Amino acid sequence: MTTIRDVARTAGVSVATASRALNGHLNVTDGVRQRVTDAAALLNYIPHSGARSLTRQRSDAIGVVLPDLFGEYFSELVRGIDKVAHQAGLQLLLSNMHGSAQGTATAIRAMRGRVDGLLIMPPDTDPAYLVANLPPKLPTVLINYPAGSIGIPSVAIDNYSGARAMTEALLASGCKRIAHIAGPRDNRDARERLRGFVDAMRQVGDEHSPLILPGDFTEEAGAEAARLIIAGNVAVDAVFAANDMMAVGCLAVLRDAGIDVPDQIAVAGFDDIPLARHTYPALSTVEVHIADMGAAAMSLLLAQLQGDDLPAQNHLLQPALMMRGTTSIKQKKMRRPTAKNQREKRELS
Amino acid sequence: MTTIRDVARTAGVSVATASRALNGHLNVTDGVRQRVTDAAALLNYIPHSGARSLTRQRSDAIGVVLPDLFGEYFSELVRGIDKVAHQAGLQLLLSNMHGSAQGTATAIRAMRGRVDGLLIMPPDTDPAYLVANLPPKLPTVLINYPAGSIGIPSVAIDNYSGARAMTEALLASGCKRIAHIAGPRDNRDARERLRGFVDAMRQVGDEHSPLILPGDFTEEAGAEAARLIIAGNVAVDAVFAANDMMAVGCLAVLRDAGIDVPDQIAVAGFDDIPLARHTYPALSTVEVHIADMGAAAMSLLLAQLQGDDLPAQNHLLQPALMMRGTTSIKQKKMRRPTAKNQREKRELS
DNA sequence: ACATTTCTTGAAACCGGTTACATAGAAGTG
DNA sequence: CACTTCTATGTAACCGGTTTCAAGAAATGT
Repeated sequence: MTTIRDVARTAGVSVATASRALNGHLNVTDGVRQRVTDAAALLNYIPHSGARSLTRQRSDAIGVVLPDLFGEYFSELVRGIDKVAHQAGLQLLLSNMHGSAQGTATAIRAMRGRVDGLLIMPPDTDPAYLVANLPPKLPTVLINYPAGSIGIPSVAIDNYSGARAMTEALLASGCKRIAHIAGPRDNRDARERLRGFVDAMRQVGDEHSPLILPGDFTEEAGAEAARLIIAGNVAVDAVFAANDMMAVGCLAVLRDAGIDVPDQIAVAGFDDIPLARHTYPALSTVEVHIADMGAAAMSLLLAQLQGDDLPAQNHLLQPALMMRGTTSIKQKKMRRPTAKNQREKRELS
Repeated sequence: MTTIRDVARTAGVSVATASRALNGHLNVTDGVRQRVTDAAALLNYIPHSGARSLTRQRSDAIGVVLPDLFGEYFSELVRGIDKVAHQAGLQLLLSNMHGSAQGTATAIRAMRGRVDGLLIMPPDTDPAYLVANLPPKLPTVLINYPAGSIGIPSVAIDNYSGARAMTEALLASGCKRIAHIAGPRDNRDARERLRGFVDAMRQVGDEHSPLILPGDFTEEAGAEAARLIIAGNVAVDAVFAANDMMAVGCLAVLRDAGIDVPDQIAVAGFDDIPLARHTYPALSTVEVHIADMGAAAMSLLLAQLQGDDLPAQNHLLQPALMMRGTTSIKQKKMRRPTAKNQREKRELS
């Protein structure tokens, strides 16, 4: 592999001059610069980024640490991150922590010296452990973590508001007995969505305690919940699943059982996965802009890198309701462009 | 940021000893090792990977250069790559070339010194340009590129065989006039699929030239093709789309027009995206294991890294037919476990 | 007891770049 | 023409690790 010394020797100059010529410094004669660039091209010289990042105290790369690389959520998130990172000329270093807190620590350690900043979507564990393993001086933004407490800026979807808004929309469309298919108990998003649902139900002061069915975000869990409802002959006129996959599973079973959706039972999900538009009827859901969240996190990190010592804010992105065929049609498509939401969106662009 | 010299000083030893103690060399006293690890823990020492990769001539990371980061294809691919990479203790460095050949070059250059090997999914351009920009000594595997010619190992889906098999299955189920919705002309996969379709049609010696409709892999293109068929009143008893999204778009329009699928017109796609199981009727398609392809590519790269100087083979992964509701039910699910296919799969594990 | 081998440790070189400082020659000034 | 200022280039130090080599200490053999 050719080094800058090879280039310098071939061009008949010192390494210092070669370095300056290649990096476009002004204090180098045109003739010399030409010789150096020619030599570099001839030898197919590519600078060694590791060595480079050692002297300049930066690597022009940022690390992204995710709990998993599965499915569309991840894909969208990375897409949003990449869009902003690419504009800023930054490379992306991806790492999978494979769920465990232990994995998070090793993944983060592996980033030291490779990246200028960190984007972390931590698993649902002890914040103290996370902070302990964070490189002290490395700019960091947390994704989807309620981290106001631990003094690190973060970006998250407002799951609570989204779930609450959907529940209120179902109530407004005339539903009385709404069942919620919950997500995994150890999942932050799921807990927040549940909380939003419960609070909305409390609001209307239903004498019944809100009906909550267990789930784990899988299609099968949604199907199982639907079977429970049918078999138990539970009086329910709407099902609000904590994510779209469960809603899809639920919808299929209800339909197969001959239950009319939305007239007998309305169905709603959360996430607005691409599939949601293609079920029959099309699934009403809460639209979350994952890519926007990634972009927002990256923008926040960029600001930190540029030295803005911004406070450890927690940016909450507002989701929007997408009312489609599985809920009755009082309103076709209802958005909630609150002033705050609008401002948020503008900041991203 | 604390360095190994800080650790050495705190532990009262030289940097050499500190390095040895931390890297688990045997020739260091237990007492000294303890002092060093204690000091490292106390100072929250994390080694600088850049400096590390400079002396050891490796970085324990591999670069993945992709044409885009959009959607599920990418996500699945990275998942497969990560699975194998993680087992081997390797980091993943992702880069988006943003479609252009120019972008490919810069992305690849940025990898120099950061990675021990390269996984590239090149855009559909001149192979010579690609080779010219490849670091000479860096182990590389190409993904989805017919690169037997340019002396670099590669892994690809056998789009030709898959398309041919599906077309033959449609013919076998009694369809006579099959229309193909083609993908973008500048897309390799699309061209191969078209070729498979055409060859299969030639085989049966139809007097008509095979009916080919233009498309661009989008849902709307599929819908447009369906409208064309309906409006033109074309005598067609099957539509084979070059990917699932077009098949989905086509299916929706046909169904809305009151055409019975599969009895009047059968529909088939390619890819087996998750959505395919959820359309109504469920979409028959060609199942490609993207994740497996990523894993295979990574395995091939690992072999290269371990010094096996394997020949520049082109591994072809065989897809399988998934016959569902949108084709008539002569056979429910037909696999083609050829001897070659079986061997291929075993090699991956 | 002394010679020889083995083991632990430290000093210094090195990986491949960048940059502070020194220097020599060119250009500018009175 | 002698003096200063400026500019292009080279020398060497440095970034933060790893590793070779040498040396001293400890263990072993005779």
